[in-house]
Amino acid sequence: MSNNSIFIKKLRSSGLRPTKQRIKICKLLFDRKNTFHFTINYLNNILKNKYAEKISLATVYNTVNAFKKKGHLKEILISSDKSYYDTNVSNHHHFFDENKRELIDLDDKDVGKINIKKALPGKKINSIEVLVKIANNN
Amino acid sequence: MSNNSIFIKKLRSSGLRPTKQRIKICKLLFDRKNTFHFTINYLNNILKNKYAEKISLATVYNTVNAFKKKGHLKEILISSDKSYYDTNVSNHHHFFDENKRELIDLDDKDVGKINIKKALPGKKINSIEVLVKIANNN
DNA sequence: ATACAGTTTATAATGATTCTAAACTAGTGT
DNA sequence: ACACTAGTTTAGAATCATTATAAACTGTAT
Ligand SMILES: [Mn+2]
Ligand SMILES: [Mn+2]
Ligand SMILES: [Zn+2]
Ligand SMILES: [Zn+2]
Repeated sequence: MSNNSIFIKKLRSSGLRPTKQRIKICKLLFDRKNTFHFTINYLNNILKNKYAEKISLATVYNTVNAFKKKGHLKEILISSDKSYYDTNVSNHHHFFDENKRELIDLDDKDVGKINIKKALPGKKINSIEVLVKIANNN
Repeated sequence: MSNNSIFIKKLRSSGLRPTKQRIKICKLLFDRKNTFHFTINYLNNILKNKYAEKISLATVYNTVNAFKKKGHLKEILISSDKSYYDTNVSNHHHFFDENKRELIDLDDKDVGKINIKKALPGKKINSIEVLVKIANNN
């Protein structure tokens, strides 16, 4: 595919060699219009179904951790027993649907400006994230 | 101690037998003015230092899980590798100090009103929580 | 006191994640 | 083209927070 070159550039500019495993994972994660939220296990299953040549689970972990470190993925904390990752690395907020157990992005405009009125001496704010838990009406 | 009777009532009214292990843990967790944020390991260490008779680690886990289920403790999702618990079970917000790796409560007044402008059909909002990550200046 | 469900405990099992170390590969230079 | 090296992949082992097991113990009702 011609669009591989985009991912090769992305990898190179992050100081990561464009291996065939990483390019496949890039296509799966980043070749889409909307935010993708996933767990390692979910990603690994998609890779297994999509490609004949298997990618080692260790490589999936290595790659996700490398992408996180390079700022291409973000870890989202919603469950204590499994890590969730997000292809949207911007500062943004989430709905968490407690019935479907799935994340939905919220724009800054969906939440409005958040004004933290308390400050601690010698400390600066690194990020502000809102988690809105939703569930079925009935 | 005379104030044990408060915790015995608290336990009984939750359908939990007031064992000596649970009463000790109650005193440690709930006999204080301010919110207490902790991990299992931290709680376990305090118990070890405070009391001669040891409480099994399994009992610490069992008790914290029981208190969480009964609504006396709340789990706070901060880190994917360890669970944090909070004696403040109300809907409230947090600073997370990334240097000290410690939680600090934020009042509603410290954060201001949060107005979620997006709604999903058939879904209601259960909770809104803000996590503000802070770190040392410079 | 007896009985029984609930609880504690030491220990084993689980499972997500990380580590290890050997085989493999991309990039560089010759 | 060939060789060299640092980076990468891989299967499997190790780690570690947490949960399960099952036997001993305890709170409480009768
Ligand atoms: Mn991680
Ligand atoms: Mn838990
Ligand atoms: Zn997102
Ligand atoms: Zn709190």
